[in-house]
Amino acid sequence: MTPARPSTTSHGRIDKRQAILEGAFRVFARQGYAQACVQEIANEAGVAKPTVYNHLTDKATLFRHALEAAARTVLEERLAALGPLQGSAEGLRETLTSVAYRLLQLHCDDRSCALRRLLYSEINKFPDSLDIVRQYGPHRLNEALADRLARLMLAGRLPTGDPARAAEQFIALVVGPLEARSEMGTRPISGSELRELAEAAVRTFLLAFGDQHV
Amino acid sequence: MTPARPSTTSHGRIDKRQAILEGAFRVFARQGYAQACVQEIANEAGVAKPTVYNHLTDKATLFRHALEAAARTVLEERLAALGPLQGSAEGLRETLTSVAYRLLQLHCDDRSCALRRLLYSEINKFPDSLDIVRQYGPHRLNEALADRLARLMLAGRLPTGDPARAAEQFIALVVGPLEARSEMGTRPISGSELRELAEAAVRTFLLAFGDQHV
DNA sequence: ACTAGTTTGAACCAATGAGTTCAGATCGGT
DNA sequence: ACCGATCTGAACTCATTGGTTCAAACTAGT
Repeated sequence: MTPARPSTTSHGRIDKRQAILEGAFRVFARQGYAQACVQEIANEAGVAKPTVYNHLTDKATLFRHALEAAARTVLEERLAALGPLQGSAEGLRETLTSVAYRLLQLHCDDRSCALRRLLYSEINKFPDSLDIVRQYGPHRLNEALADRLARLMLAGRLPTGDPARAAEQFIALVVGPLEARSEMGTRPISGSELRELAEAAVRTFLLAFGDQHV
Repeated sequence: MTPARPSTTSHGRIDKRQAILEGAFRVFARQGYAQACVQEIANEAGVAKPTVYNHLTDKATLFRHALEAAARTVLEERLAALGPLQGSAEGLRETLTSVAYRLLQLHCDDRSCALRRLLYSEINKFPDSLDIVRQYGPHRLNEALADRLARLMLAGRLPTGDPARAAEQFIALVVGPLEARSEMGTRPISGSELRELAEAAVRTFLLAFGDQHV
């Protein structure tokens, strides 16, 4: 589980770089880019200020790398959430519902909310954050889900159709209502409410894309 | 069309206050709260710095008021977009599609994107922006649309069901896919792509909520 | 033309924070 | 125990910026 770019030399205690990136993300998440001061990031990471500048030259590059690391793990979690669609022996509705529920959980997660906020807010000041979005953004989740749906269609468990479109609308049905209800991610949503949202999303998805109508 | 709170006295050229709020919103939209400096806002509004402080005491209250004004007009536009659902004599599918298309257009609008970004980014630093979200947020659009759908159900043009849920999922189907495709509002979406998104959204909405299945 | 309120420009103050410097502490490997 | 590299803490520089002050200019109504 080595980090993408190891510490400048092979030794130097437990990799400070990782601690810095994580602390930076937490502080940026709380304060936003401009409001976050490097000293506070250093404190949060349990490190001195020059050490921060030693590992990451700029505040800007610090931001970029912290963002990228967070985006990667968030995407990985979301992709993992699609797992049950792999070898789904049980009922399709149940599998879809559990996947939807897991996606909703992840969408509510602090890390995920903070990342979304940061990307939204600083995308103007950091045009190259767009690369992060393109590499680890929702687009990737769409594709992965489309793959799964295509397999289901081929296996005859779902009527044939455009899997990309189905994936796109499935995700929209799942997270769209949450976005509106959670008031910018500030209102905590109970587990039972999430469950109910997931079931509702799967219900209309299957009404439109499933073969059990009539 | 008098502003919510008129200038401190009845005279004083054309209301500077309005110009300040609009300029402030433009600058905040470009730079974010912390990065925006009051001098630049003053320049953008064609006004001297002390005048800004004369009308709006703080940078913070300046921000709040600029945000609230923008949120109000954005919500009004969106509510107006539901107009065609009022006395829809023509085909339901066509009406829904045109409404969806209009909503997508508005969602792509610069003002709308900037407002979303600002709310997302500064909601932590300005907890009372939540009042703005609650008063002028997506929740209001949901309610208005639920009203229209309820009328359509009563008129027998749509099968009876939960209008709130239908409204929630309709909006999710419309704007959700856009959100993913537009890469945080940075990629411009062509009119034909919007049209196609609107038609797809209405198609699955009617498959799930309409009475023409079978 | 006079007056009262508003706007302007510019200078000013104080605070904040990015980024650097440096001498001394600390640690890993030998 | 020693060495070379890293980490630390504190102080420092310098630019930015929020907010204020003030005298001069302007504007409207009488």
